[in-house]
Amino acid sequence: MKITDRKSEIIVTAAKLFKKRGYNAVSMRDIAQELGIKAASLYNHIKSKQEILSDIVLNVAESFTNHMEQIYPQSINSIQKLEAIIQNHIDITVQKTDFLACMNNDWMHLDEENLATYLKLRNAYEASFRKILQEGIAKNELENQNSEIVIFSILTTLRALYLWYSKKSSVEVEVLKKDLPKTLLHGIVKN
Amino acid sequence: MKITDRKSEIIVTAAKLFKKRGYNAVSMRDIAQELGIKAASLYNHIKSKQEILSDIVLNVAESFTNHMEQIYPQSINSIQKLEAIIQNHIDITVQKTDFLACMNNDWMHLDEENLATYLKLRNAYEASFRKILQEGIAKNELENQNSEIVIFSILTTLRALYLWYSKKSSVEVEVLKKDLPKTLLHGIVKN
DNA sequence: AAATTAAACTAACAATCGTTAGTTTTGTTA
DNA sequence: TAACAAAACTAACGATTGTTAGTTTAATTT
Repeated sequence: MKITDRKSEIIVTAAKLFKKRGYNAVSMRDIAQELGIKAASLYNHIKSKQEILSDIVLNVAESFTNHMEQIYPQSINSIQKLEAIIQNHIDITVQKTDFLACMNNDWMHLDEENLATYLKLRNAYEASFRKILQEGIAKNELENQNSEIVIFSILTTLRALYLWYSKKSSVEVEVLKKDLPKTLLHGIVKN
Repeated sequence: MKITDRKSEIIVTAAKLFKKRGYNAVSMRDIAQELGIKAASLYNHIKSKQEILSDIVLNVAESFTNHMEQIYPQSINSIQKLEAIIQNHIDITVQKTDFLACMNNDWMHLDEENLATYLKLRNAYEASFRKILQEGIAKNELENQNSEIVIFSILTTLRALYLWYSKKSSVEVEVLKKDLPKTLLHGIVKN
C-alpha cells in the first residue's frame, strides 16, 4: 500500500508539463526525464500517452460534474447556487491547477472515445448551469438577459481561473473567493 | 499586383488549421495539402513554420494595440471607453476569427524573440485597460472592486469570444454587441 | 522566340516521435 | 537464501517532423 503509486506520479508530472507547453509539445522522453527515468520505463505503468491525457481530463471533468449533481437539486435560490458553483471552480483551480489547465487546453487531443465522453460531461454541465439561470430569471432573482451570453461569459472566466491563480499568492485566493462572485454577478458599474 | 499573394493564402490556411488542431498538431504537409501543393513548395513563400505563427499572432496583437492607442487618450468617460474596447474585441473576433484563436492558443509556441514582442504588446494592453478602470473608480463611475479580478474576468471573456462566435450565426453578432457589454458591466443580479 | 523569373516538383536529410521487445536491476516474500 | 515480482534498463522499430538541395514546369518580360 503506497501513499502515491507510480502511475499517479507520472500523471501529475505529465500534467505539470502539459500545462506549460501543451500535450503535443511534450514528449514521453520529456515526462520520463522529469521523473529521472527512461521513456520506455513509463510503459510499465501506463498504456499510452493518450491514457495519461484522458486520465487527467476526465478526472477534472468528473469533479465538476459531481459537484453540479450535488448542488443542482438543492432547495436554495439561484444566486446561492451560482455562488456555490463559483466557489467550486475556485476550489478545483487551487487543488488541481495543472489538471484543469490541461483539460482546458488539450481536451481536443483526446481520441474519439474519450472525446465523446468528455463532451457529454461538458454539455451536461452547461445544461444544468443554463437551467439554474433560467430558474433564476423565472423567479425574478436574475435579470432577463441572454442566457447563452451569460453562460459563456461566466463559464469562460471560471475555466480560465487557473491562469490568474498561477500568478497569485495563496493569500489572494481568499480575496478571489470574496470578490469574484461580486464581479461576475453584480457587474462593475455604479447604479 | 495580386489581390492576395501566395504568402497570405498560406498564412490564412495555416491559421484555419491551427485553430482546429493547434500549432503543434498541424504539420507543414497538412498545410500544403490544404492548398493542393507539396510541403517543400511552401518554402518558396515563407521562411519557416515559426514565421507563419509569428505573422498570425503579431498581426492580431497589433490590431488590439492600435485600437487601444486610439481609444485610450480620448476624452470620453471610462464606461464609454470600456464599451468601445468590448466592441473592438467583437469586431476582431468576427473579422479575424482564426487568427485570434491561434493567438489565444498558440502564443506560447513563439520563439524567444517573437514571444518577447508578443508579451510586451500584451502587457501594455493590460496596463492601459487597468488605467481606464482605475480612472473610472477615481471618478466614481465604477464600483471600487479589485481591479485585477475585474481585468481578468473581462479580458478572459473577450479573448474567448471566438469560441462563442464559431457556433453562432452572423445575425446573433448584433445581439452580442448589444448584450455583452450589459452582462460584463452591469452583472446579472436584480437590484 | 529567347531569356528570365516565379512557383511548383522529387528526393532526401537528420532529428524526433510513440512504442515494443527483451534484459537487468531492485526490492520483497517464501 | 532462493524465488518472485516490480520497475528500471538498452536497443531498436517504423512513422513523421521541419527543412534543404536540386530540378522541372509555368508565367512573364525582353
